[in-house]
Amino acid sequence: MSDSKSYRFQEIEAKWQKRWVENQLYRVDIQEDKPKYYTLDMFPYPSGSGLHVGHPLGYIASDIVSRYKRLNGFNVLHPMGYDAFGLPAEQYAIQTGQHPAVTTEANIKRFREQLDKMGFSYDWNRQVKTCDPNYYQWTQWIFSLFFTHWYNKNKACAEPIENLIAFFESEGNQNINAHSPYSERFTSNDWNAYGAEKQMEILNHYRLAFIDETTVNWCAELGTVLANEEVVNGVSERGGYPVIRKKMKQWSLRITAYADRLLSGLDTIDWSDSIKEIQRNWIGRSEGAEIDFNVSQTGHALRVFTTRPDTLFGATYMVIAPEHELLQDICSEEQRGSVIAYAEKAKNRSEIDRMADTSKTGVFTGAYAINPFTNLEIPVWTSDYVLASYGTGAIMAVPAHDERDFEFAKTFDLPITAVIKPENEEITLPLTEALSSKEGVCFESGFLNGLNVKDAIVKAIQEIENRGIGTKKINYKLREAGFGRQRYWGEPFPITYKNDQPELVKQLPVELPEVESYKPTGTGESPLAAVSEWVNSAEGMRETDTMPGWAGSSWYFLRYTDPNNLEAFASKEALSYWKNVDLYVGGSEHATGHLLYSRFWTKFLYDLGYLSWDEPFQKLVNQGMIMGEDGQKMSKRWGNVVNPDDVCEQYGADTLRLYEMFLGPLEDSKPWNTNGIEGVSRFLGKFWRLFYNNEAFSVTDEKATEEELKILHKTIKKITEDIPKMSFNTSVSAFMMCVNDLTSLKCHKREVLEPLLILLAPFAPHITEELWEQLGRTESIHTATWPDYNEDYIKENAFTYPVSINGKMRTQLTLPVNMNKEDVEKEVLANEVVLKWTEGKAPKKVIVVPNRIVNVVI
RNA sequence: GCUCGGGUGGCGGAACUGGUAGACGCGCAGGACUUAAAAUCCUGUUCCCAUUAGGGAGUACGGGUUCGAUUCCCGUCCCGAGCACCA
Repeated sequence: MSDSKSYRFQEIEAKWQKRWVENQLYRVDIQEDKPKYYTLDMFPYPSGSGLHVGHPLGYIASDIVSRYKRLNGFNVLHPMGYDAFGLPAEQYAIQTGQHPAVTTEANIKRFREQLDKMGFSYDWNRQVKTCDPNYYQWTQWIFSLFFTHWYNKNKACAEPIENLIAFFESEGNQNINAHSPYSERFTSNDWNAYGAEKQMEILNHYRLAFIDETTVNWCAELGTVLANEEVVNGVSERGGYPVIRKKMKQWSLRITAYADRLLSGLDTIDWSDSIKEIQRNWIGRSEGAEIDFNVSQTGHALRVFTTRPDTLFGATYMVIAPEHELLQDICSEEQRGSVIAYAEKAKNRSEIDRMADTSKTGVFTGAYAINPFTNLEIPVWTSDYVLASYGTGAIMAVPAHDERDFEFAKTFDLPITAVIKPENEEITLPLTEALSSKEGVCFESGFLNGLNVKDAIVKAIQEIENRGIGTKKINYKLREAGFGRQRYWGEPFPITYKNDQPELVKQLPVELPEVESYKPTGTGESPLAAVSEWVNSAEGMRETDTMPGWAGSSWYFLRYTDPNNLEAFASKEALSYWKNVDLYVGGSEHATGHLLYSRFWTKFLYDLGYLSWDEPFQKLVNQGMIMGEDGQKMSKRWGNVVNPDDVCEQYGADTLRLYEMFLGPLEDSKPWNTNGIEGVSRFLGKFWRLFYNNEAFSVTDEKATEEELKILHKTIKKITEDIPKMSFNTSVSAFMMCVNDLTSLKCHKREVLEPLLILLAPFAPHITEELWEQLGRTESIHTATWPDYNEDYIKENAFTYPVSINGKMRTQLTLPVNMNKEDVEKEVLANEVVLKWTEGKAPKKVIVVPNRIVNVVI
């Protein structure tokens, strides 16, 4: 807008966007003689509504870093693509009958047009689309690897299933330390005597991709199961539909094998504390013990998990989950009726209900177990406050030292025995609340008496192990990752079934067939099940589930290194040159989904020797949200969406880029303010006028003054320090100050302006390229060399001291920088303002911090 | 409830390792140029008192350490994010 006579941003931006494509300026290839840098944006899901100004925030930031790194001699990989499989396109297909591939392609086209207008330095030759068979055949291939590997805990590494089979043939499973829920023991003779079917069934419990009858989050409205992180507060993340728990045959990935490494790896990567914390909580590691309690007169033992074996003397009852497999076996005849009724009720209780209502319900099973430390009989109850899916599905209840147990004991009038008290303090009985603190000492606890909690835990576990009634145990909240969706628009599994046993399809890709209807069947089968000629293929009967949305995004960063490779997911050369992502920019909402799964897949591929690193994203930055002008989230619903196309049209891409960066720190959420953009727009106009006086190019070859060089070099220093910190808002102010100063000095000198152009080039690539050309440069500014700053130009020879009286600034005094403390003090005390305050009296104290401050205490 | 962030003018936000609080921009007020407008430029702008000079208060609130605290420590309140019967 500003000075449109001369700075015609629309012309300039279109001209350079076209020329950069023609010259393939952003194309990158392996250059062994140059250091690499890999900058990545979270690739978008191409939705029907296009981009709003919030989306490019992170893209602009990573583009600035990419350009900065290039100017500093790095070979920068900075790709973009599309996470193109997923529910919205399919929901749209159901409504309109249009093929998801068609609408997805149209959306991609629109996204691309929007992205192109903002002047990003993506190498579009490397674009990936997860719904492209050339891409998803490798997603299927990686799945095949999961299927054909197991996890060797001794080596903390995935290994081929053939190794495991060989082991079973020679030794059975007695000495194998695999990550597997399979608890039965067999010898080599047993194994060799098993039929092929039985063998396959056993192997299924060891494979890292396995099929199993599991409890899933079933969303009837969406007609599919959902992963744990796709369910929020008991309803589906997409659409907010109710989700119930249902048993279903289901593909899963054995992510729990990697729980420990996913946890410890967090210490080696540069991510925000909040994201690391979210992942730590999600993995949920807790140390404790598993202990067996014998159930009187049944011959059964109940195994519990506890983190507080030190409180075992206070375990006055037990609770097992309503879904616990021994429930029916241990319950007494008198209680059977009410136990079954309760279990049935609990089963049908929805997740929302369960979460909304935390009051305690339950039923006595009629069974008694023996507390192994007190040898007392304690009642066994069943209640839904004990989760079947965590630990062993059974607990020893210590009401005195656990809030939930306390509440339950109060509700059903069960005994409460305190065994831990705060050190050097007495407690009053009966307790009015649970003492759940991990501080304190044991009492009434036999051999544990007098020990503090920490030592008592160690000693209790020792005793438990000595008596052979349990072991030390580490438990995780992390569940296996459900990997099947009963939907159309996803990767088909490379799986067929023979006698109900899954087999791999060798010929990839297994392509998605055409279907009549995209509607979920509602029976729990995907729309693919209706395509009988596809299901009953020559290769066998196909799996009709498809993979979840996160399958393709779990490894896309690897494909960018070599996107068109037909022989491999990426070549060894490409992977060993580009390695992992140096800087990953994206939203924090993927903390427990994409970011965790990508780490998991990377570690797995590392185990198999395909990668030489085991963390995909070395540094992660989460950009904040840009809100609407009304402070609400930007969405169609509120009618507050600002479209980047419109901003580019009105102010230009360079202004948009600068303004988004100027808005505030990258990580913060902040509202869009249309007025604010004028300031940045004016700045670029002012910048332009350093080069142009109306239509006349007015740059001179005059020698720069000391003052001008000082301004320039201060700016070089500031920008060079800010970009690696990603402090772009302060960079933009530094540019503004620099341009204001140069304007006041009427400086139009090439010696100053040329380096300044390079500094601004990562932020505003078009205007700088245009002016660079006007300066007579024939090579692109984006291939120039970043300027160094010279301390000599920045050095001051005088410093203006703020002079404080009792810590409050009263006057200023300019003195030479090399003046010693004593002389500074003398000068200050002779100052008339200071004399006024001291009233002739000697000050109590004078603090002189050279070239900082003077404080006079009176 | 627990964990992690955060609270600075009318607004977005700056402030190195404890050293001039409010940079830069928006907005607002006044002015210059112009027949007029746009564009551009200049001046002022934390609040209160004062014509000025100047003074007082001030970084959510209350205390503390220090010559000096937005910054460090303790307590309280509020906002945001995450977790939420995980034994």
